[in-house]
Amino acid sequence: MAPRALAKQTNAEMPDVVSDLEILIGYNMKRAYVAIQKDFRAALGEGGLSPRTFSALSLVVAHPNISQSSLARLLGIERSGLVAIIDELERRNYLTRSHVPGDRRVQALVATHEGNAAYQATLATVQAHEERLLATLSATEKHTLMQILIKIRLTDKEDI
Amino acid sequence: MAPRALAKQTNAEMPDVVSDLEILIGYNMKRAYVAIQKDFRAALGEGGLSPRTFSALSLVVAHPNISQSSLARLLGIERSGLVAIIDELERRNYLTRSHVPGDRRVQALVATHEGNAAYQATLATVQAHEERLLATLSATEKHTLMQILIKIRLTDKEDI
DNA sequence: CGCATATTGTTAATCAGGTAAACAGTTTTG
DNA sequence: CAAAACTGTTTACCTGATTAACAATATGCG
Repeated sequence: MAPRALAKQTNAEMPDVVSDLEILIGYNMKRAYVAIQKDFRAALGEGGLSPRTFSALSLVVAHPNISQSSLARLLGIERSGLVAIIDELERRNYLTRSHVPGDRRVQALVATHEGNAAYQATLATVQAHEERLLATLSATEKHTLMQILIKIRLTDKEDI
Repeated sequence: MAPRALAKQTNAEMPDVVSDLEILIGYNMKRAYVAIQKDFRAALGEGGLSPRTFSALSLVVAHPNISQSSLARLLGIERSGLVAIIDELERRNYLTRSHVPGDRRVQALVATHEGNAAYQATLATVQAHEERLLATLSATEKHTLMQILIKIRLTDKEDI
C-alpha cells in the first residue's frame, strides 16, 4: 500500500475514502450542525438573533414568568451563562425582568409585546430556513431524524 | 390562557410542551451533539484527545504526507486554526512536519509509529463510546441517521 | 426562635474552538 | 521578470461556555 502522493492543488484531491471519520456519527453530526447553524445565521441576517438567544426567547414566550434558573436548566446551560443572553433580550426590549411578590431573589421573565411580535416573525423565518435547507429530506426522514435526535439527547441524564 | 405560575422548585416543572424549539431540527441537533461530545470526552478521559484533535489525526493517518492546507480544507476549518492542533499532535510525538523536496512552502504531515498506535487505540475507544451511547438505536436507525447527516452536510457548499 | 443550608442572580476569570487579517517565504503565471 | 497566488504562521479577536466566588434572600430543622 503505497503512501498517497502530496496533492499540490486543492481541487486535485477528491479521495474516495476520507478516513474512519466517515463512519462516526459524532463527527458527521457536528458537521451537519455547523451547516445548519451557518444557514440559520444567514437567514436571520446581520442584526438577527443568534441561535441561543432565539432559543431563550422561545422558552420565555412559552413559559411566562419563568425564572432565570429554570430557564438555564431548560436550555442545558449554567445560570451564569444566561445572564448575558437575558441582558441582550432586555436591551432589545423583548422581555422584562420583574420582581415577584413572594420571593425577592427571583426575577420573573416576561416577553414584552414587542418581544412576542419579534419572536413570531423570527420563528417564521427560522422555520422557512429549515424547510428550505432540508428540502431534500422527505417528511418521513425529518420525522425519523427528530425521533433519533431526541433519543440521543436523552442519553444525557442532565437533559430536560 | 392563564400564564403559568412561577415554579419555585426545579423538580416541580415538567411541562408537557417546552416550546416551539421542540420541533426545530437545528435545536435538537445541537442538544444531541452536545450529548455525544460530552460522552466522547468522558470516554477518552483526562489526557485524551479532543474531538477535533482526534479528527485531525485520523485524516493524517488516512492521508500520509497531506499538507496543512489540504487538511484544514478536509476538516472545514481555517489554516490558521489548524496550527495549534498540529502543534499538539507534534508535541505528543504523534506526527511529524517534514519538508518535501519539490516545494519549500509545504510541510508534509506523517503520523509516527507512536501516533498510529495511539490512533488505533483511540479509534477503538471512540467506536466503543458510540456503540454504548447509541445502543438504543437499531442498525437501521444508525444507517438512516448517517445518510441524513451526510445529506445535511452537503447542503453546505463548502463541505468537502 | 436562631442558625445552618440552599437558592437566585450576578461578576470575574478562564477556557475551547474558531475566524480574519497580516506577514515572510516561496511558487506559479501572464 | 513582475504580478498573482499559495503555505504556514502569528496576532488579535469573537462566541459560547464553565467554574468559583459573592451578596441577598429563603428554607429547614433542632
